[in-house]
Amino acid sequence: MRPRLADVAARAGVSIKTVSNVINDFPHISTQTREKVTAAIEELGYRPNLSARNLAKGRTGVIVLGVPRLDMPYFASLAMQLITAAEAASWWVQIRQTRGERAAELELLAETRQSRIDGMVLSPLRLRESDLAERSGLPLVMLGERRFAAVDHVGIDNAAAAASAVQHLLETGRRRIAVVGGPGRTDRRVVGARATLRAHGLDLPAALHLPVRGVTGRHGEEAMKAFLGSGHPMPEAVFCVTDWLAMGVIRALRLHGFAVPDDVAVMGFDDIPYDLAALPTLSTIAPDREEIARLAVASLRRQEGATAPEVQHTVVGHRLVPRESTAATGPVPTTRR
Amino acid sequence: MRPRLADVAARAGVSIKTVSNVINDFPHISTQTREKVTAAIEELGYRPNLSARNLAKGRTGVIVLGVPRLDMPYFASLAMQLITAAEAASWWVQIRQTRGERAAELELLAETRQSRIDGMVLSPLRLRESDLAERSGLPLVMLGERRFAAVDHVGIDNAAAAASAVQHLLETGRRRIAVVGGPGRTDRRVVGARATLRAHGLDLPAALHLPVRGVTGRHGEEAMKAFLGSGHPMPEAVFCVTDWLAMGVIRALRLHGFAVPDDVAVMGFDDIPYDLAALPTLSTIAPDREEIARLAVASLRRQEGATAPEVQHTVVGHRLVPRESTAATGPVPTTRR
DNA sequence: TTGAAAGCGCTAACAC
DNA sequence: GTGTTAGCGCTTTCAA
Repeated sequence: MRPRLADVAARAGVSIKTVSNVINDFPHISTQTREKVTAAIEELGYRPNLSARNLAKGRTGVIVLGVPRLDMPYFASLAMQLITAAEAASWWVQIRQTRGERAAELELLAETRQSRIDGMVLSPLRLRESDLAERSGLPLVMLGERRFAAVDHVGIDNAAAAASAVQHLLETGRRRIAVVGGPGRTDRRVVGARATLRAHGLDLPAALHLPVRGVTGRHGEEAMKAFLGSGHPMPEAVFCVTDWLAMGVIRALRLHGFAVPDDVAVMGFDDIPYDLAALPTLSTIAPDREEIARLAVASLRRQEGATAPEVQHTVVGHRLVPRESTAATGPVPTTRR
Repeated sequence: MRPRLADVAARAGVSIKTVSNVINDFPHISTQTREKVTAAIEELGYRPNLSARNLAKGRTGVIVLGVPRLDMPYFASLAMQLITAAEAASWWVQIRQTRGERAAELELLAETRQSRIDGMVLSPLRLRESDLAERSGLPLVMLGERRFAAVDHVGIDNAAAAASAVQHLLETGRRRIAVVGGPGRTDRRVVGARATLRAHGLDLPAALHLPVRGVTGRHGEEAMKAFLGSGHPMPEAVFCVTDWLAMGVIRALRLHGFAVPDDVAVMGFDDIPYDLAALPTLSTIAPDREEIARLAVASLRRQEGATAPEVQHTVVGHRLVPRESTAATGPVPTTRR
């Protein structure tokens, strides 16, 4: 059978409590005892039983990660990073999908009350500040674009990231720039884009702001199709608030005979792996997901400890990744017909 | 505090054991008592404490799902389905990534010995039959293309699915068909494709079998590029053993001036959400992932109960999903230049 | 600084 | 059919 605390204690010639003290890094243990104990642990290959520990401590050992969809590679890789970060805190991660639906997000928030979990990391799309009344004292941290006054938050500076995306488009020679995104979780990105245009003496006319009701390829394609049918003069570049949107936008553009990036440059946001298999490969913004995951777990631990923890909003880094879709002169050939 | 078993028992006026019996669906309980108990459970909102239960039962309450990469939407949605299916058996799913590396897969197999988990669902790419010596008696079920004699397996009939894909290409008028995939996990798909060609009096000449060392867009693009540089006469269609490969193949084709599907039809395998944002949208094979997940969990439960469970290999269904990339006459326009 | 012992909430013999 | 009770392996007062 697996060795237990008692086995380690016997081997080290100390009491159970002493072993427990060593394992939990309690102060006031003589270096000598500590060494004896760690040696015994090593020799026996002892690993604590999490069920027993959690039972004794009154925690469940599980945190929930709520994301819109796991089959969006952005959230998938975020999930993996979170699983890794949570492991260090002896937490299993239960992944839940909200499909971006408000009802599902509220439901998760409500589950906060039944004490079946130790904490929650939530990436909401439709939650409002007032919904947080639903919340209990359970450790909670939000990801994503929206910040809530009363809840910890970890995320990139979306406005700044969008700004650098638009900046990149400007630097590659585009002036007339359309934005696909918002309203919704993508607001900050639209705001950042608009601000940058304005800072350069440009504008985001209503005709060039293409709102979407979702962030998938279909939504991007429909938005761009609607624009193309509107008869407005073409933009030289399109900034999309997600890569998936951008794929749909490119599809619509090409179906209407426009070359990307030669006729229209397209910029995405998220850095998903398929960007590299697309034609053209997609220029994008890459958030530092590992850091986001690390800090989210850190937030939960902090809240777990304190009774009335201070609310913290943390900003993590991002990177601009220029690829073919915004190249100054596109390598994309005509299709032979 | 959360109600405990004892609270329910008191409320129902019975003993703890009786409540436990009801909860665990033991036989021989009078309908009357059962009703009293369920009522009490309802009123108190009782939910069993999993840590306590697992501790008492000697299980950990956790199973591992090992997949190559979670940011491949195929595995992401499989993971979600598995999480749902596992929940019904009171299991948390710990997702682990192997990146398709043999070392990582062996490591997971080895973890089977430390009894930190109750079971494992593994989707291996590089494991060999002989590696299974590493395995302990822990419940284990394999997914994916490869079947192992001594281990439960759940999956679609890859050869048959590949056959129907090739059949579809033949029915849409293509005769000269290339196959991108193998060696490796994709072998069965190549086998199925080859068999179907042969059944139609056709052949898969060596020049038209493009092997790959991975299943990503990059691999597909490189394989197709190499072919295009070889000077061999062009195929009328390409069957790729994954959608991601297909995206890369399409990229290479178009970079060389070929139109899809008008010059060359392309067929994928997996049914990932990005297929719909691609241009052209990708025809593919959609495995029944929900069924795969359900049966994988069922297999673990079966093994958990029995001492020497019979090995079961189970086949689940798949669907052919024809889209633009194999349309008889493609709707893809030329790019305006 | 270390030890003894009482739970944490549930399951499973074993008796009734 | 139903009740009693001894653990499951760990944490944590409270003494020593």
